[in-house]
Amino acid sequence: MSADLDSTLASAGFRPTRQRRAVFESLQAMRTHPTAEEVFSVVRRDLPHISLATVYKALESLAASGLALKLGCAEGSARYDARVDVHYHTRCRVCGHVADVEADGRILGALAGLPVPLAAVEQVRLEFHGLCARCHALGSGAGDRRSRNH
Amino acid sequence: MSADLDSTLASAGFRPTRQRRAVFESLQAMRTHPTAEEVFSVVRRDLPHISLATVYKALESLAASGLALKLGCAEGSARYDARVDVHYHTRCRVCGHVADVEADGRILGALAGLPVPLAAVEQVRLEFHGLCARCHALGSGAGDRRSRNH
DNA sequence: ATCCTTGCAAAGCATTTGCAGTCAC
DNA sequence: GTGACTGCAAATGCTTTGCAAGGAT
Repeated sequence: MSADLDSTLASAGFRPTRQRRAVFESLQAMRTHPTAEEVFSVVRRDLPHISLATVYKALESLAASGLALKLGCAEGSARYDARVDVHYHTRCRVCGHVADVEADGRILGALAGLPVPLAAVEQVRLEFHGLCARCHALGSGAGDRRSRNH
Repeated sequence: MSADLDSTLASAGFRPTRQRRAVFESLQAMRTHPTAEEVFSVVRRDLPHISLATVYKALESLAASGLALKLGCAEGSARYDARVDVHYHTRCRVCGHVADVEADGRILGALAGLPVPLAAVEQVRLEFHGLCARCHALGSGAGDRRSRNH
């Protein structure tokens, strides 16, 4: 796997440094759509001297080269995703938790048929916002305010 | 319209102050999905003494009450939209321009049928990322880098 | 009179940048 | 050896906050 990882990085035009490898590897291992800070704290376990700026740079280049997805910011910081196949996301308004939604034929068909005012569509981003099961259960019933946990 | 505007603001639980009215009015008049800064500079023509913080607060409360949409940030700052009926957006990777996409039956049907891991869906956000016609024409052919102009 | 809002300035974050030293090729 | 990459610290840019003064009910 490490060898593959290096060649993946290399063919994307990067020098496979320890830092980039660790960032990429950690991101792939995390299914939580982590923020840069979260990736940082995981990578740090292997490379205690890595700097947050390096993590930002690495994530940015991974996203730019298509090896990762940068999920636009909301509630503060951007989140990253190493799953680059077609899929969508849910986002809980209260806790910020992001989960995956699988694409299906109907959606793909409907999206493909929609006339959009762009000369070239490079990515379709579909997000469902609302309350995750946990926050829905906790916030009994109606109006609830934001928290920052989980 | 002003009377309507005031009662709309009032029924959303706000005191209809000159500032809020101006922000709401300006946002409704703009079809450009402006940033807070852009709203600020327009509102300023009527209320030269309004502060940027007030504009932020007004936009935030409009978004919270459902009178406006806050389009998550990308390329820097958040953008706001006074159109709150169901519709979607395109975003140009190069110039950042945002345009509207109308919803149609197929999309609505496909979205409604998708099983999402949320207890309550409050909003569906669909964004097409790519190149607008202008940037596609300018950036002749392939790779192009970001700029910040319109 | 009371409580919401404003405006200002200062603070807070997430993210980026400049640069000298380091590493991969 | 050369150019890319790292780490640090400082800078940047958007947004929020604290607070005294002003305005709406």
